Amino acid sequence: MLQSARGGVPSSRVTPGLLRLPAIEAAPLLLGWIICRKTPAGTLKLRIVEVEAYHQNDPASHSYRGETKRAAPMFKAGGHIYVYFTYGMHYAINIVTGPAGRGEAVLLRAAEPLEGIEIMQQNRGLTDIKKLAAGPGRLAQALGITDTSLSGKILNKSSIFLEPPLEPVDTKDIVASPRIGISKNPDPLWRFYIKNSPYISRV
DNA sequence: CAGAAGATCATCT
DNA sequence: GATGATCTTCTGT
Repeated sequence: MLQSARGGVPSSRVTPGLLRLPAIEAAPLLLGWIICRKTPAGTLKLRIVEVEAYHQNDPASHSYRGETKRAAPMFKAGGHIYVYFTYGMHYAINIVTGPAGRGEAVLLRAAEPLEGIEIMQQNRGLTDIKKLAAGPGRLAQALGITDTSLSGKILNKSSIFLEPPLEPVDTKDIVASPRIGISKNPDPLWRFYIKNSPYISRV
């Protein structure tokens, strides 16, 4: 692809190599990375503090039943975005990982607001910074996601993209916990979060 | 085409 | 801890 089609930004600069890994491996590595979005009102940035890895081998995953219309973006190559709408009112943002066809993605569950906080407060209708993005639906709302038009798009500096951690996350501060599901699933879904982060909902 | 469930959240007791 | 909100997506008939 021509660089001009990406605003002069090489693909390697907008799609981190870790997104070629399976979701279970990419998920904990995404902690500390910064999710960024450019909006007409300004640029929004948040540090990822909680994620969940989805793959084809658990019935709770949208990719479990194959490539449906909604979940099709999950089967694209790592670095694509998967946005879905649920409960009649909430959006959630995923980063697709792995090679095309795997059906894996990492759900962004919570993040620490860093930049564009006033805009996020307006998007959320509240001021408490700890609650701006403490949950998948809240994070999407803070970022101004009001539809699924980003679903299937690739990470891009002009819309939504990732930046590397400002400082590395200490491995000892990462907690992993399996998602409750069908018993004896040898390959469950895993949630990863930064221990003691105040930007994670305790519910 | 009907029915059910949903990768959630705000609010109330 | 319990409940209502609100509507898309998928499944089975």
